Amino acid sequence: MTTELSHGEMGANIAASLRESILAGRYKPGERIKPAELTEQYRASRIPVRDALRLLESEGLVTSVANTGAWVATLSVDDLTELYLVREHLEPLLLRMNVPLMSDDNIDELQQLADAMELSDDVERFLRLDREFHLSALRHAHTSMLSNTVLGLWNRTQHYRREATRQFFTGHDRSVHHDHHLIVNALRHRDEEEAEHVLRRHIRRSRLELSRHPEIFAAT
Amino acid sequence: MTTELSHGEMGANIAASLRESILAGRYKPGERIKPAELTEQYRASRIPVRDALRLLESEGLVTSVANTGAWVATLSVDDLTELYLVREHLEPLLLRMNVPLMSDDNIDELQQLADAMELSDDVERFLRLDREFHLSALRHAHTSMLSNTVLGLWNRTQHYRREATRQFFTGHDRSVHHDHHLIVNALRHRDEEEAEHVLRRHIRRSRLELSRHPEIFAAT
DNA sequence: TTTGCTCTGATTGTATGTAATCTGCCCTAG
DNA sequence: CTAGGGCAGATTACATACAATCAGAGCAAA
Repeated sequence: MTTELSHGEMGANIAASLRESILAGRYKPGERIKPAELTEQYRASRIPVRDALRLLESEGLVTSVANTGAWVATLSVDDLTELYLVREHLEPLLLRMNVPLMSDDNIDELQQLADAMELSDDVERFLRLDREFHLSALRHAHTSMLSNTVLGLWNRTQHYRREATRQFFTGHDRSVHHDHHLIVNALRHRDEEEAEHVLRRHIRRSRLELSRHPEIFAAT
Repeated sequence: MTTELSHGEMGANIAASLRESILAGRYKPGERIKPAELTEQYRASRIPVRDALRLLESEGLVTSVANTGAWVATLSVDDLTELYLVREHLEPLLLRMNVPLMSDDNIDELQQLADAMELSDDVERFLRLDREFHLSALRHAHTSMLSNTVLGLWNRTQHYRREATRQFFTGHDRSVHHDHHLIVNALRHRDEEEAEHVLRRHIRRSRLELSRHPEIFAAT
């Protein structure tokens, strides 16, 4: 569905579309992005496409080299664990700030997401629910910069989370779901301390798990 | 001094120069940036200038509105305290990662910076030394993302740190220097825990101080 | 006097053309 | 057969031209 666009947001729209494609996995890390394809796909000139690529580059989703080209960004093991380390220190803080701002209905929705996740046996569905669970618990505080930073961390690590989920989905690790329910319970009791703590350990566990499994990067 | 530039870094160079001007205070928050001036100043066309502005926008130093113009970014009290809150959680972590990588010479240099800062009675000199002290304690770990994030936090808050220093420089608050020496001592003993903790409290005190003095924003 | 509209000048977004740079292949020398 | 240099093709950075949008001045009506 193409909506009417006003002058000046064509670059942003191309970026949004490309971002969505990258996050959905239709573009994979290391894959080359050809501006020519985008210009004809969006019926735009090279300049909005260029703007879009530079925007995504600033978000860390694209890497470009002068006079050479642009690729979907790749992460090394060290990069990935570094991003998780930052997440581990920022996201629990943001969650804490959200606790007093969430309604009971918001918490009910989180509960439903956690339940649905537990029953899900499809990787993509699990990923979507997991992302929705975490991000919707963070969007109530109007902290533009902290929120954007955390969102960026999620986006940059999205592909590797997908890969890890694919490889370990069969392993019946219940701790993830356990954490989610612990978080929901903490939210119900408005226990900021507990929510922050559980989320920090939750992310920390993911980080250690990832650093223990470098084979996730084999697909590169 | 103009060095020979290769094709493809003109935008980055304009951005670097503009960034330096903003950090030095030659551009003030809210001040309009006129692309026409930059094009003739750098003998470049509008496109590299545009690239530079978009790059600085992604760093949070510039705010631009479509079809309207670009200004040096301004921060509200809430924005500023939010940035300090993030700094408070990331910078001590980064410092900790640096501790085992610093040489005795590095620590000596920090000691000299702390001493010089204590004797300095000029605002600009103090600012330069303070920035140098903190950033040079962080540049040993090759953590591209975390380092860049922290550097960005310093840059975005630079002007308000200058303003706060101007207004409170006479107040003989020794705690800042005390913290710096505590940090140097912790580094000498390779006490990561202590270094991290002192820096966290150091930033936290600055944050609370700023939130208590909204008059810093009067000059806007 | 104040409020609202219109129009104009200025400024930016977009399109196209030109020049510089890089990658990969091919050829040659060892 | 291998390694190094150079050439060609492709791709991007930069310059210029044009179209769309916005802000403010000026005027008219209440």
